[in-house]
Amino acid sequence: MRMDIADRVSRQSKSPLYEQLYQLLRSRISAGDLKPGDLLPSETELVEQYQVSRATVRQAMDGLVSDGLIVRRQGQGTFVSPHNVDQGLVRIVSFTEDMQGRGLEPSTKLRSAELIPATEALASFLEVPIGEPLARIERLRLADGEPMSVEMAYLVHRYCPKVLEEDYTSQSLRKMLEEKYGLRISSAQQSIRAVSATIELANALSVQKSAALLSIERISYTEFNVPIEYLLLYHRGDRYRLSGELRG
Amino acid sequence: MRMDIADRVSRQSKSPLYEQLYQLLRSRISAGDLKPGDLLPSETELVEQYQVSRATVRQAMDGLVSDGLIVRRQGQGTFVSPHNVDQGLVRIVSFTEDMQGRGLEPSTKLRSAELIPATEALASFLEVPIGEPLARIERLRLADGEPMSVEMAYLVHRYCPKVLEEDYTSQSLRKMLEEKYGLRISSAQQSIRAVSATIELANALSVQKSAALLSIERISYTEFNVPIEYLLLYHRGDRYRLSGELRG
DNA sequence: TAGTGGTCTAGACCACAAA
DNA sequence: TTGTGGTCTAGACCACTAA
Repeated sequence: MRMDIADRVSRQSKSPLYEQLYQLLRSRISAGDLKPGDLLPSETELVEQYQVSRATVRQAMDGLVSDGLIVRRQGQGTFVSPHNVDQGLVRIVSFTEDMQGRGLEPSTKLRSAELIPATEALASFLEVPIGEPLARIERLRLADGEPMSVEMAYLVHRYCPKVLEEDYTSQSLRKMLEEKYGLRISSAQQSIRAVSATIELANALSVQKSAALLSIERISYTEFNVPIEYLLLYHRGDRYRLSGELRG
Repeated sequence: MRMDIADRVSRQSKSPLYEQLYQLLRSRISAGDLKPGDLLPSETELVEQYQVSRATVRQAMDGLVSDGLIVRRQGQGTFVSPHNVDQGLVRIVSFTEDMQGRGLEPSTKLRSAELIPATEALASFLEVPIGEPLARIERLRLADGEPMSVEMAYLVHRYCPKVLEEDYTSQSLRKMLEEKYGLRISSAQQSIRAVSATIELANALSVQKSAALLSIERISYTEFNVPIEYLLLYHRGDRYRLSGELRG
């Protein structure tokens, strides 16, 4: 599982030291090198190991704490969070990842993929002129063979000109954007609400008309805060739930 | 609106300087002294004004940033967020705070307050024996006079024996638990889904039967990880949305 | 160019938990 | 008592924005 993660930080890199250290520790946790409940090296040890100041170590760990991945205990040390933190409310999680975390087998059916001109609303979300060509990809997501969600993605076509020729059913859209076009999604703004299923959505999801759906609207941004995707998700209310931990 | 908020920090206080400064700035924002879009004093100015180091100022502001209350812009300054950014997905936010953040006027109607024995499910959530007496408080929450949410709180009665004699319409339940019983909620586990309104909920919320509602189930814990409250929230799908930022 | 936030350092002392 | 994280300081230099 461990990839080519160098176990050091570089002062020549364009990304800050604390960010490098954050990513490094994050990798060690997600790779299983550090397991839930494990004690992390102490701050002093990390200072020595990576040759950075304690403030930098703490800044890196702050990120992991706010991700819920680690907890600090004064006098004891810093530990990998004991429970598998459900991160759907804090991190961008792929459908595949999400379903696997729930112990379900994900699959995908393509419903449509086409080029459309940006409406006023879409243009405003994606910060492009009205009429700008957008790739619209609509997919049905299934879990254990049963419909779970309908997903509509709107991408700025100019940034990923051959996106409509790709295969969306077997590979992650996000991974494809990163590998083929160098578009890395680094943050997103989302809004969650409950809506009643339209007839079309009800049919697609195999539920009754007006069944309650959990609707998520999401705008994803690159590291330079350029919006590249507008996503509309409709999850079956009877099957899907979002969980997370709150701070006091 | 400004209460007795001293505009200074004290080194004698038991709470840390950054926490005092955080609360102080938070109050100035929620009191409307600092309005959405306003420029905050620069970090250097705050250093001079409160006689603390820049790191302490930044630590205080870090909290406000992660609350979504302020945004930093390099080269420009730090601004109060354009009030859109609710952060109900990461922090426990009171209904009052929540509505005020949306520019709505909150009010509350008590629907019932009674003592009931814990069912099996409730006992498991609250980690008490089946049959343990629980205080059940059901309230209707309104925004600008219009129904917004129905809230059912189940409290372990043993921890707060006179809770049913209190006034829940004008004061915060959380604040009351803290002040009268020393019960401070420090974390919570919540789960969000979409449901159809039952006839009773539809009547209470002035919506049609089967209207989509955003349902939140939440177990709140003290700093010692003792569950003290099980909360069931039903928000009107047409009026309520949860927003937040995700990391990539 | 002046002022802002972004990053980083090398200390210091404290509170807390475990041995 | 030792080692942990929690708080705080007084600097430094950089990157960015606007005038």
